[in-house]
Amino acid sequence: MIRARFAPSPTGYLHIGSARTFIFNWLFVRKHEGTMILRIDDTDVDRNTEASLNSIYEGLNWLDLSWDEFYRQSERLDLHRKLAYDLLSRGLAYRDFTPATNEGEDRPHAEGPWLFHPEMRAISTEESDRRSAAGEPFVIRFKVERDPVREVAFTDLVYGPQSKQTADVEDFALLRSNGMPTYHLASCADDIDLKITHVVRGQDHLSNTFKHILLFQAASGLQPKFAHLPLLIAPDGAKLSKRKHGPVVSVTTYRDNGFLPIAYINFLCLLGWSPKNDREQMSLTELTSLFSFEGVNRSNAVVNFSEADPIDPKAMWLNSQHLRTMPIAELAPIVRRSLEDHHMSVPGTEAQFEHVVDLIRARYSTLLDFALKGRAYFADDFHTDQVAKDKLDVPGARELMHVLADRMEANAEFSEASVEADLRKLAEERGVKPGVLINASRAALTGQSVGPSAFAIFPCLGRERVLERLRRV
RNA sequence: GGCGCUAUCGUCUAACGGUUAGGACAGAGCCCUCUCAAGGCUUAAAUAGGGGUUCGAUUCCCCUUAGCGCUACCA
Repeated sequence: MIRARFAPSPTGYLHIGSARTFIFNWLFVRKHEGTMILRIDDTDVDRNTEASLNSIYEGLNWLDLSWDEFYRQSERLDLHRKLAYDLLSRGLAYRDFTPATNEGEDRPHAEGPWLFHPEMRAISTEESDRRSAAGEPFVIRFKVERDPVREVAFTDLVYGPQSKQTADVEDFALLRSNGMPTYHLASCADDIDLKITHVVRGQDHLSNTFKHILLFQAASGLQPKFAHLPLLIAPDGAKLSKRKHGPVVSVTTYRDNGFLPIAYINFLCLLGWSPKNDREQMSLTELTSLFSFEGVNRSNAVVNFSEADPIDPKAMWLNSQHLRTMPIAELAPIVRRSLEDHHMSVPGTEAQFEHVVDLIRARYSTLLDFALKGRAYFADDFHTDQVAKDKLDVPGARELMHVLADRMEANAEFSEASVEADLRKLAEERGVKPGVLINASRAALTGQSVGPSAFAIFPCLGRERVLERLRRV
């Protein structure tokens, strides 16, 4: 039984890279009918914020992917501490009484890596206990095997065989002097306790994995499988940060720009993963069945945004693809909600609404377009743009609109075909090109010079609105 | 500095060691057409550099270069 977890730490908004990590975990778990666990890694009390936690929920809720179990590390501190002290008593860890360095900046790297404080590693158990009892602050470090050194190895599901000498691993901290576990300790202790079978996370943890394996081996002898994901980076090659790259790195930016969750998920999946059959647009079901770690790439992927356009063009394309192909019954409620967010109520029956959405969706690329570009289809107070005005300013056009209104009033069928027949007949009678009437009526009905087939707009809006709009020009 | 990872069109990517190096987005052009989209067609665009191994390297190995990650009592 597969058990995987997504373990964000609430120190910022939900990052686009974190979202992808969550999605890959989710796809893997759902494909194998395993258990998806959401675990909040909140052991860094100084940096955790409630706002950040809310932002994570906000993003995950929008994605609309479920999880089966939920934990917060801050509620499991005893478990973490127990492991640290267990290792201490077994001689696999030791107290380090070296005072914390202020900023951590000034460590000289020129002479090679820092591995441990030799004098601290050498302290006897008795002295260690005595100084601890005397109230001297300390950090508990893992005692990495040094004599002899050995090779730590594992096979990553994405990156393949990995190995490192213990001589290159520093004595990492387990428990801070304030009694809080470090990430490494809390993460491994919980992975063991929660019986995690697969750790799927960002590649920035690839080299940390050796430490974790050391911990797993010391603590339980059991260890999960690992799958590391390539990182998402900015066009300038730097890692995505809010400070440097702005709101594009936040999941909610896409939501607020009118993205469909499935389109965003689809886009993220294509960053660093490929089904290898040229498929691009996929439903959640397809993504789930197609997903595998073999398809995951090993190099970092660039999210292609610019200052002028914060949205990756591929994401935009995917969004418009999903918009125009997803079942209309599925899309309609989403559009309705979006319109309501813009304070527009939708009159008419559900069937009429779906009809309108279906007519215009093919030329829209985001949900926002329905409320903005599509306003005339849902409200009577719409703006008429200049090019549309020009179409109505064609000599005779306005008067023809009034005549057309009379014809429409008499058109019993009021279907796309009958409207077209009437309109072409009128054009012929008056000796004008049909285009004049077509363009003018689109302008009158929607305030825009561009849009769907003019004939289709008539039945879509309904006779009442059509007559009113034709007559008021 | 040490350790680790990575390197195909502008971007995302495909290619049992044998292909005219494929697809998609974005770009250019054409067709379709009542407009705008969509759709169809065409076009431009890549194997970081150098050595090996091999009859034959995008693919395997080494070096260089570049980028990224870790090197915190952050995660």
